[in-house]
Amino acid sequence: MGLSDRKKKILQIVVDDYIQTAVPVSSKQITSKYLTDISSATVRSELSALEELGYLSQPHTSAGRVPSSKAYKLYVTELMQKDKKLTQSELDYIKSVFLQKADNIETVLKSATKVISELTSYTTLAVSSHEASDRLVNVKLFRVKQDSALLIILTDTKIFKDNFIELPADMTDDQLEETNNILAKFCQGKTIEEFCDTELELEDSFLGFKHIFLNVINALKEYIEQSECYTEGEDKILSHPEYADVVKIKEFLSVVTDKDKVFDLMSGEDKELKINVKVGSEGYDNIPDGCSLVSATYFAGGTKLGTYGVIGPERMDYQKVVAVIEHVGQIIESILKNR
Amino acid sequence: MGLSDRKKKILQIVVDDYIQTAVPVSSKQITSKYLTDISSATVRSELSALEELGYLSQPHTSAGRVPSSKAYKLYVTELMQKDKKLTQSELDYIKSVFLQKADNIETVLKSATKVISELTSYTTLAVSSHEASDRLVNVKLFRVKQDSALLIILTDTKIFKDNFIELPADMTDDQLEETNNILAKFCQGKTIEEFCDTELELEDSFLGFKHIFLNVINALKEYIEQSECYTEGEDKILSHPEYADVVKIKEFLSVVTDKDKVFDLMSGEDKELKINVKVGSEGYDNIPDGCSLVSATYFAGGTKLGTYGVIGPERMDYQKVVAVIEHVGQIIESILKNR
DNA sequence: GGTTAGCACTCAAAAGGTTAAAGTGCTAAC
DNA sequence: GTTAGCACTTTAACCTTTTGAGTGCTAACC
Repeated sequence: MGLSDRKKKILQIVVDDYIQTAVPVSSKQITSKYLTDISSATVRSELSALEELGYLSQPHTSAGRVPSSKAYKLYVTELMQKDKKLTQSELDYIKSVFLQKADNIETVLKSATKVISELTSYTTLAVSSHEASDRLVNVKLFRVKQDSALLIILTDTKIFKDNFIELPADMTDDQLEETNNILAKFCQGKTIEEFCDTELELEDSFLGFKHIFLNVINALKEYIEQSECYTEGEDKILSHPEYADVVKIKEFLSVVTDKDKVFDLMSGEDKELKINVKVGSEGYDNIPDGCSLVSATYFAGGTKLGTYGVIGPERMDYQKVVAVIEHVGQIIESILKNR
Repeated sequence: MGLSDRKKKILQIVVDDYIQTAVPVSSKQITSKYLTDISSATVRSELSALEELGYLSQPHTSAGRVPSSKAYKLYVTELMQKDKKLTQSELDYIKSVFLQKADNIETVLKSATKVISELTSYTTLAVSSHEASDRLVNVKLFRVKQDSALLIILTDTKIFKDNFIELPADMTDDQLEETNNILAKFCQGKTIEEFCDTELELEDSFLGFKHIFLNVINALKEYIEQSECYTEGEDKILSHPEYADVVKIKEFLSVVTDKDKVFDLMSGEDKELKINVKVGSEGYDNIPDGCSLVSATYFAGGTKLGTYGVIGPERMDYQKVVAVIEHVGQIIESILKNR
């Protein structure tokens, strides 16, 4: 069911114009601004056909046409210009932010969220995932009080997490060091999953400390389940005319300000570095009604770092959003490679 | 300029009623619901006098009275019933949350923010402060790669922070251990401020590592400046009728979703455990127009843990908010004391 | 057969007008 | 000092009219 070239062109014009203006697009608009060589009556019959096919709709009989979800989907995959370039000042801005702040993965995630939100003018979400397949670099206990230690988990992407573990009150520093040596040997080159599955064999003299190792494993399991969640620009949605209604704002904010819901939203199946676009809420029950989500998962050296997403009205500047997310992804990857 | 008892009573009724209903209070309302023994005409003249004194105003001539900021201020300090008790289920809820999650200070802060927001139905903000007067328990470097180490800072309130420090490539493990011993000795019982001011005397053989110590001090100074910021229930504001207007919502959200602004808001001068109420935006230029902020700073063993605040419309249920904040503060303190 | 001018038709948004209800302030009497 | 009574004010709700934008259809045109 291929659309004729002219239909595609007209559909693209309608979507482009509507994304920019938020005003239903009329046949006259199209002929005066874009297609000056054909008459509005011709366009009108094409629009009517596109409506028949489900790509457009009218808010009311005497209004212009508005794209449907189906139109946005086609727009994203086929119609829109995909190699949109960011301006030099935007590129410079991105670079400057990441040069400054790249100390640890959390900072990078936070900065990325902020940068994306700033440049796109949409709410930006991110979750940092801790995967069972993350490779461990070291696991170490660090005594705090006589009977408790801080657990440090280091993975190859330098993400790490902290947790308190109880120690037997009579454990000596030497014994703790020995424990750390055993932990270091155990985790050598293993993924978290592999570490947790390892049957640990302790010397008899160490059996009394077995529960420490079990606690470490528990902490690792907990670590996998946890994920940090970052949000920026929750207020950005208000600049868009479709959110003039308090009820809609409420619906949007109740999702975006709830970390659990954000996590649900972002924990898609996307295993590729490719950009994922979900238009409209149909089929995706987590996305607020009438919203779209553009997301990407960033990797460094095979390890999943986290997922980013821009969420906004269906009438979203997909070109810009895709360009920004793509570029930030490249920058992050190059930063993490060089360290 | 003492108000007569009757004026106070009437003012209290107006504020109470308006907080509950958000509808301008009329003289008839007052006489039929609260003061059945006097006539509405009498109340009317009192209301008129209260308006003259700046405690009340009218949205328009044929409307009831609405409290002014001045009225809310008086209400908070004098008029409102202060020993409002939480219900048993509310108390149980608070207890259950904190029993479950008290692993580290960040978790406690997050839970507290959530609990307060949930129980009050207002947006809740919190910042965890790192004070120069925090007492150090230990400072330790933990090698990650040959040339970089993770810095762990432990203070007596168990808050801690992490940061990477560069090591000379040829530094041995023994030298690192020695460095840690020196750090441990140096920080013994000192506050962060004292630690940073200490003139460190190194043995000749260790002078080559002096920059490590300087970096640690820098990290500590950075640590003091940093502060985490938690927000919950940004969407709660939308339930209140005064926020039916998108412009007002925008103003509110632009403050509440901006971590820098939240920090400004919360970094008041409050050194006491007392509850601080800022009514209306006049004089406090960070608070969004027409908002009030009820905040408290929590301490544990003399160390400032962080500041909490509930922000919402001037027409806020101060009784409830104060009661919740007070109670959560007590719970946190008792938790942190028993560990 | 596609394209176009012309025109009747539809609908929403804006503007204007009317009414009803709520609440006050004032006055005169108690 | 308190109260009943009444005139006055103002908003909110409702209805009506007008205006303008945009379409769909038809008949003519190439």
